[in-house]
Amino acid sequence: MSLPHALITALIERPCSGLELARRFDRSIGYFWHATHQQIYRELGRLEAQGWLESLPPEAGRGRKKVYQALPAGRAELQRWVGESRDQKPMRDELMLRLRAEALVGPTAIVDDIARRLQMHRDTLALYQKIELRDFSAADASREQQIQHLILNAGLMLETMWIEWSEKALQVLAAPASE
Amino acid sequence: MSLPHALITALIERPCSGLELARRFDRSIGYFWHATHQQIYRELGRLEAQGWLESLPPEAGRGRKKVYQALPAGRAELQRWVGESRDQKPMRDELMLRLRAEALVGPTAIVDDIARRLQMHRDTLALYQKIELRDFSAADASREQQIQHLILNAGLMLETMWIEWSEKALQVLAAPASE
DNA sequence: ACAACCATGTAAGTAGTTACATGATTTA
DNA sequence: TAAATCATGTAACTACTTACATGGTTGT
Repeated sequence: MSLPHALITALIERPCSGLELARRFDRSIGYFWHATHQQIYRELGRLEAQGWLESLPPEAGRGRKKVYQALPAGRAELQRWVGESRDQKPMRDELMLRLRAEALVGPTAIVDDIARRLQMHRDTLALYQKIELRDFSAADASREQQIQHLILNAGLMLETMWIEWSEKALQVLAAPASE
Repeated sequence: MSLPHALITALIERPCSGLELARRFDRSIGYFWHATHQQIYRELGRLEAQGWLESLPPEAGRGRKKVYQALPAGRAELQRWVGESRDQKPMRDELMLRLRAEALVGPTAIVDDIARRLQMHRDTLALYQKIELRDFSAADASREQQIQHLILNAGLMLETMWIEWSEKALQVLAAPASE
């Protein structure tokens, strides 16, 4: 149950509407927890019903912008949740599955996918580096900033790792089979 | 829809029963695609109904071991699936969410979780290194082996990266706040 | 008044999780 | 013969995805 808490976090950082949240999830928060607008709207409804959020304005139906903000109860719940320790969910990477299958029934055009993925990782890395330069150049950072920098660093390191791996993979798959 | 294809792959590599599959998913394949025995049994039923697998033996009910093997149709479907290119699913990492929340409502005992996670990554890395030494020492590897080595390498690099990150995170979180 | 876009939602389906039930085989 | 373990499954639930529907606002 991470999405509700991701939403409360986002709304404490800055109150906004569902669609704006969806957009913010395509950036910062979404780099580590993706969500679609359908999920977000549904969850916002639940969270409001539970008394963890409130929607400020015009009380109207469809098509009317509703800005949400976190309530003290939501903040308390977030605090409880952060303190709780949980095992990490096992990762799932479809490309690795496909590679393993390719080893059996290949060769196929999977190199193209890896090349495409390499390009995506390069783009993402460039984006993260831009963000780092923009937001985390100051030497005297607050605890909050240091933690956010840490999160960005995980992203930087992950992308770098995948770039390195993809380049290696392309080498191996391009080489003539020695068998 | 990755689980069915992960199962077909595993059964081409070596026919076996549902429970054995569940155990194999705690090792090799499971490192990149986790599945519980409930999921596996359900999926095996579907795949058999579809004509992609067959169960060999004793036609009996509950409690009787059923060994599955892939049929040509299953192999063909796997080939089709491997050739299909798909975007990768966005990643989800709860710890990063919790960190971001911690920056707002903390400090909490999240360092303990990171320390625990660091230990797990170290253990996993050690395991992967053992596997590499055992299975991939030979210089003259077949294409299949090279690809499997590539997959293991992703695991090795990933664990190394997370160890490095966790160590850095512990430093940052242990340091006195400068704000 | 109509197109484009902003914004909120519904519905149906798939995948994954958690808890429990039941039969068969081994072994103390 | 009772306990432990191997093995297959059911049921209920939660989370996520995909496709579509509807209302509101702004610009031409």
